[in-house]
Amino acid sequence: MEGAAALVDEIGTDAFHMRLLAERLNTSTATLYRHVTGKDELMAYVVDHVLGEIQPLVGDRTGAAAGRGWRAAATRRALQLREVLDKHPNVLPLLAAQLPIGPNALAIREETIAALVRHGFPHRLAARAHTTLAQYVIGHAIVQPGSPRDDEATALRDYYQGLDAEAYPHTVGAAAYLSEASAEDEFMGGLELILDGIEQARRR
Amino acid sequence: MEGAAALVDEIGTDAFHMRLLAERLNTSTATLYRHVTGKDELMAYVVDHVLGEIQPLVGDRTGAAAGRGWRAAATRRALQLREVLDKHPNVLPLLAAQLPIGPNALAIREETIAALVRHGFPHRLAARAHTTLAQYVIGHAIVQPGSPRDDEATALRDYYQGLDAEAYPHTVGAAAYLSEASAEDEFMGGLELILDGIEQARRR
DNA sequence: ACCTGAACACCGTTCAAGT
DNA sequence: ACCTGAACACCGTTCAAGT
Repeated sequence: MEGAAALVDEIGTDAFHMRLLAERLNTSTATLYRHVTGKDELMAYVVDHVLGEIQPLVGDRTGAAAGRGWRAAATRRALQLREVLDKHPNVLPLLAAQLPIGPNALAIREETIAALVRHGFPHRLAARAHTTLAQYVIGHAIVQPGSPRDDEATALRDYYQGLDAEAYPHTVGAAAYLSEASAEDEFMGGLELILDGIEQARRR
Repeated sequence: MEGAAALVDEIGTDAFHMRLLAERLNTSTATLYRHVTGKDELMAYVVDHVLGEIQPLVGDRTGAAAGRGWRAAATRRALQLREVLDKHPNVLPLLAAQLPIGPNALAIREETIAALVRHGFPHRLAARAHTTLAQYVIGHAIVQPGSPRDDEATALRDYYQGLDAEAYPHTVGAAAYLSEASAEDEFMGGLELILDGIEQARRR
């Protein structure tokens, strides 16, 4: 039932419940349980359904021979995931709670690792890089939720800046940069940071 | 109420409920609501209580002058957080769902940023490094849960290895290394990777 | 003032009864 | 075979009534 994904998008995981979904689909809760084993399975499906929006890396002709194209591929993957999370912020809690292992999640993982291996990565580093990048994007989405006009991000900054500057001088000092830098800059900066680390590991 | 933290440790966030806590404390649920506003506040307290176990970086005399001691301090912080999560695996879902902003979380953040600034980091990079490292440790704990003898980690590897090797050749191929490398090696490898990235950013 | 047993509202899941 | 209204079990929260 992809009606579940739409409902989660609309009202979030907390407000979501089976009666509401049944009502939305013009059926009863008991009928839902004939299609899925329970709410957990439904949420796992929602996660995988959202991940299914990520497009394959088909256009990846950015110099596999040059040995640096992996960076473009990894960046593309990270941006794709970020875009999906930005489009479906309400699935974030589901993604953070556990590792997605649905068919779409597996296909993405497989394709990303394959791309890195094609660029000369050993399997082990390729798998690690994929996991680390995914964790970064998800983690970043949690810390800096929503779009630039989102209230939560500014609320967090205000919270940090409202702290006692004597008790937390550096936290307050760093908070000023949170307002200065756009969320996009912050994200790309951290991403480059991780890619640099992968680059070094690859050379060994 | 730190009885809540003990109860979450024992039975996990899903099994935890107010009646159980009330029973444990030989009181009624209504009385609980005289001390906290609700379950959410209680869970936020549990998170901060657990973070309170992290020791200050007092022994950080690893060459602030050399300009490379930041790496030891950052590694220590990451290992401290990892140790706490390993000791309290049941609080993981709470930590992943939202950014902790309790007093202990703030104190740790402040101290870490301060240490990096002392080692020459600009505020902005110091804050970003702290956040990235914390995200990595939490993300890694979700992917590789529990201790080496934990069932979940091996179950995940078995799941990956049991996949159709033709449909997911690289995922299955990489899974073999999951069994080979200990969880500790995997963690340290990814951590070094991120620290290398921070190192490069610092030089600019 | 402080506490509590009992209730209220709600939600995941199941079942006896319909068609 | 497939569906459903109603119930069951449970949990967060509140309240009228005790002391």
